[in-house]
Amino acid sequence: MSAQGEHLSNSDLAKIFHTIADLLEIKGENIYKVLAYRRAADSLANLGGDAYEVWQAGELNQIPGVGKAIAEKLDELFRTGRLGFYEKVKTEVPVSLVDLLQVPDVGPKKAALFWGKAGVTSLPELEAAAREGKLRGLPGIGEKSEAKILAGIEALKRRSTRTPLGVAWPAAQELAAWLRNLPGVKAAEVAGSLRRMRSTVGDIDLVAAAADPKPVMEAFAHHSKVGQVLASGEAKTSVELKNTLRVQLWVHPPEQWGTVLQYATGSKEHSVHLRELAQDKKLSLSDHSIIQPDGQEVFYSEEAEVYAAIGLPWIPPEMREDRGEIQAALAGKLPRLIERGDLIAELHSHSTWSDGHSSIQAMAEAARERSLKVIAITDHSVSLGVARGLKIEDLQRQRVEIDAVQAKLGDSIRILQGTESEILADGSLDYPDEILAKLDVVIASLHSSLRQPRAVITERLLRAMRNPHVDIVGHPTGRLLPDREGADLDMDSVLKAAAETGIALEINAFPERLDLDDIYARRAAEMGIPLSINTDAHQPDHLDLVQFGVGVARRAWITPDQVINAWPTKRLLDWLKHRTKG
DNA sequence: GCCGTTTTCGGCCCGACTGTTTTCAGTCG
Repeated sequence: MSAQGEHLSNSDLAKIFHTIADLLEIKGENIYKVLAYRRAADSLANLGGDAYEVWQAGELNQIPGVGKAIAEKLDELFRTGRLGFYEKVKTEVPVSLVDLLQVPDVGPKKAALFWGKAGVTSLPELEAAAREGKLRGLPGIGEKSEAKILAGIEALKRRSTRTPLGVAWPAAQELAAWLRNLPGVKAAEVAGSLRRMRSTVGDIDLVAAAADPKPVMEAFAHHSKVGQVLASGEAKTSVELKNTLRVQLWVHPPEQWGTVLQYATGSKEHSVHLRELAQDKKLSLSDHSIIQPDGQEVFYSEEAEVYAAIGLPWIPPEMREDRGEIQAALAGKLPRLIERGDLIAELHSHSTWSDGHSSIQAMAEAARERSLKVIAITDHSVSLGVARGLKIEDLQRQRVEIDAVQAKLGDSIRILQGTESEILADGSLDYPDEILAKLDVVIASLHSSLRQPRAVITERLLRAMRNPHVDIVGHPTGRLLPDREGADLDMDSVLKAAAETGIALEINAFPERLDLDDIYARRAAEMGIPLSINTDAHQPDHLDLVQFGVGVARRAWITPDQVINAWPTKRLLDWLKHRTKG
């Protein structure tokens, strides 16, 4: 495949089918038809390979949730770039109505109501109608609903995007720790998409176990960080923090811990699938129990017991996306996912030689404290002026310092000299080959001109990958969460090149990056491409960010053998040496 | 619209919470 293909991407297609689903739902179409479009959209978004190639191979019906009708629509999209059905639906329901669904407590029924009875076709029109008091009086809408909608629109404006994992994680852990200290609380955990380690989250989900839930939820509602309480019932409290993050807390008695933790962890798709399986066994699974065929209600204090009751082994949270994990569990083929403790090396770190904040010795000691056996200092190369990239003579002086620190620290940790070399505009690297050959680790990264056209930037990266001295491609797409998309790379070509050259692709653990993402990482691993989980640390405590990279890898079903930093030291060093020689 | 070691037609998860209601619809996860 060439890099020129300007065809529709998986995410373009997913957006189209998601919009179709929303429009049909507002229109009042059969809910299962709506769900079918939504399932197909999710399936396309989660596809590791390019749907375009699946189409070319005539295998669209292999994609889960794609049957005859949706396959025909994909065919039309790929052939003509348009979809008649989509255009027809848009003439029936204004596409701007879809924005209304983002407002909390506004779903398809209310969107249809506001459209039909108040002439609202967009979010600004909804806001105007609410301000003018035109919504109250509509069937089922009173003053409270109207005020809630206005507040919801305001909240949307304040919070334009999803919250990055790196922001939500510490906030959630702090709240969980606070809950654990409340009287009567036996356990408290972070659940939801955070526990599944999604790279961005919409809200924070917390679960607590207490014999008497009420005082726990009372206390939580009055936590100093809570801005307003959105809902509070017997089992669940939902709040918005002063910083606009939304938090939901479930509190159940300890004997129900297993079911509630499972339920609150999701994903919704995973839970739906699980309940279908339960139903096959005439079991009814809810957030607090399983009702047996004879009507008896059984509680489960451990998550593993819930899965066992449905005939499954416990499934790691990061896998719970209904991407085949339930089938794998049924077949007894769940992978042994990588864990932080498997990693023996950090292969991407910076020191004060470029834009890091700590000395080489401090970084090496920090790595040693975290039980690592190897750390590579990979400071920036000369062209990245803003990061004080190293000139060739700097590299030679840096080698002297590394040797000195190595002598001081002895065998306790191995310090490698590397570089994070710029990939220049023409795809060449920043140092001549004879210099690269002397370095222990060469990471090639894109930092500049990320907005080049697809064909140009893809070829630029491919050229760098063909340099035999390159060991690892750093943060391959260059995305920055939550808002800056990565380069418009033809990832199929990139993955194929990696498979051919044997180069490793990085899973950059820095929370703003998490790049490769879980979808591409899984695809890469399936293609036999070696992966490398690195923190890109600029100071010692950044080494702990590795947990987020491990989270991505676990979401990608990755095992220790597929990650070069989890290999035994000798195997890793041999691999690096072999690559350097080309 | 999709899907099938009980099915190619008839299913397709379940309960909490809110606001508007006098028994329920809509939304959410």
